[in-house]
Amino acid sequence: MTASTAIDAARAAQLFHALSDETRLGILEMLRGGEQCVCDLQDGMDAAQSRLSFHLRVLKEAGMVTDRREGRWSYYSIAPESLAEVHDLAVALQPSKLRILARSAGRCCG
Amino acid sequence: MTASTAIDAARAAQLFHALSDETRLGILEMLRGGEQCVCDLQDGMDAAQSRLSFHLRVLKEAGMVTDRREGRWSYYSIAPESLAEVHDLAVALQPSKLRILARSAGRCCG
DNA sequence: CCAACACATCAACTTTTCTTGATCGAGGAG
DNA sequence: CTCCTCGATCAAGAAAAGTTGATGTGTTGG
Repeated sequence: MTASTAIDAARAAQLFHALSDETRLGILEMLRGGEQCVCDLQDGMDAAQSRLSFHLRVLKEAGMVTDRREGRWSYYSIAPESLAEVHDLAVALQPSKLRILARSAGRCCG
Repeated sequence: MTASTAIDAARAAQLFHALSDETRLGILEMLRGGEQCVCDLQDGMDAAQSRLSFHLRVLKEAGMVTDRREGRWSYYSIAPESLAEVHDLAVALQPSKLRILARSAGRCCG
């Protein structure tokens, strides 16, 4: 109960924390191009393997990415629901309820 | 340049970091009800004065709140542009590229 | 002027987060 | 089987973030 007015603060904090690091934002940026194996991420960002593994874990624990094993490679991809969650939180944070409707519900642009 | 594709990672990280703490989310939640002095916040959340001051500083440095001095009280309120920024970031993060253009370029509702 | 108040700031400490290098385990290639 | 690669995990340390109590600063009231 009370879940609709008061945001689930713990979950929100977890999601925002996952997004609060440049390396992780970079990973997500790369993953927007589609599924990637760790070695590609390692190459794309200039990051040591264990460092990448660490950040991938944070993202995974926040439910922002999923991984898939294939042979000796691990492929990571974005978990879109989590980004939808972030979007919902961003909308819920807006101060004036009027403006919330204005931008998120508006299909003024067709 | 390159500002539209690659998000400004440092700024994004700063904003998300400001949102990554339950105390700060609680403060923002309270401020959604309008301007509040520190003593009200202190009362509303169960937080020591210096703790609150610390978190207010983080929020202020991220540009998410503004303060106003009146007599011996400090009143804090939300800086709506920052929340719009967060919203834009949340939109920009969505995997589907079509949605990115939807808000940040559009002044359709103006 | 002096005391009380609202709040910022500081210093010391605890906790969490991040980084790095080493090790381990699972797969595939020879 | 043996060696090599991909990547997770661990241990140790560095750095950042958060907490607490004390002190400082401006304001108001007596």
